[in-house]
Amino acid sequence: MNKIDSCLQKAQSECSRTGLRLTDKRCNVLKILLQAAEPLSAYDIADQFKSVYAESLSAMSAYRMLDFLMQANLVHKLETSNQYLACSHISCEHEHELPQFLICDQCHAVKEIGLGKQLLKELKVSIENTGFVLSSQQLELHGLCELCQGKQSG
Amino acid sequence: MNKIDSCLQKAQSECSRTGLRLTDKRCNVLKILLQAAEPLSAYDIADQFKSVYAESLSAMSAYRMLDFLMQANLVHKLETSNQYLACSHISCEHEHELPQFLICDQCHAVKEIGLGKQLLKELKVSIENTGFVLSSQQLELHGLCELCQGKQSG
DNA sequence: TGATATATGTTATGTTATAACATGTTATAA
DNA sequence: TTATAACATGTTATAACATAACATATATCA
Repeated sequence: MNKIDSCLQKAQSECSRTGLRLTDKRCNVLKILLQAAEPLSAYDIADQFKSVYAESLSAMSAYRMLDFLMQANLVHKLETSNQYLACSHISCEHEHELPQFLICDQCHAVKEIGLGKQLLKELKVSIENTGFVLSSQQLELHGLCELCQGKQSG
Repeated sequence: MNKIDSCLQKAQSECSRTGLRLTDKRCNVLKILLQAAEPLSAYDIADQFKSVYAESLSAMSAYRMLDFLMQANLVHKLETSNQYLACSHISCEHEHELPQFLICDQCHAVKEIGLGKQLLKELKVSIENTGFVLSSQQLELHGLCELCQGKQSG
């Protein structure tokens, strides 16, 4: 089974387990994100949905489906670019940690990474020393990916 | 001299030194941000400008002035909330480092902090090990400030 | 089956941001 | 001094992102 199908299957079983309804439309939205090379906006998703499935989907509905998929931890939103992408750890067995993203400002590729636990812990401690309590430590870091660095210097 | 005036003076002198034109309108936009308790959207700024200075300012102009102020390192944009705030280190003498923000999701207060150099260095190294080069490490971290934690538990 | 909850459709509108072109202002140098 | 170039601001339109409110359809379960 390919990667996308195994993600969809895992998503389906996780949703069943937790009592969430991964309907056909929601599943197709997830599929679009799994197949996408780049993060997509809600309007992009609605457009792709229409062309791929020959079925209408309003942007309003796309937002609702994205909300659902985010609640189910299947999709993340990039707050710095107002775009959405499938979690890259859907088919992993391990517990999901808080996500960190490296976003290439040239080719718009996004890499979901896992910083070391030690580093995240230090970060958290350092912040909590100021009296602040983090609700999320999703980090979005912008720069250039390896490929685009090569292109620039070339 | 109060804090705001000293910031404005410093801003003016820095701009002169670097050949940037801090016009009256730009300066008044900065003043609005310095006086604001919270970060403001571009449209908020245009509205406040009109009511405070009894002079029109279109949102378009507000965006342009914000762009200028950001280039001059006087203002930061919070990408996670599409809002703008004055740099809290305008009147400092030391070199400005890349900013990190703690954003309270309840009262919307924002604290511009400086994480330890060591920690930032580790973060940078950790990221560069993946082949990625950071263009900015402005961090925006959401959670609850000390005050709002108290309110919630109370 | 009927009641309820959930999901989706639909329309309208609010919010954030940029494009394109006109006009005003400042700096420079012929 | 005035032509001109560069920069700043005004103005209108429109694009892009997001939510409100209410209607209809579908699923779940007593």
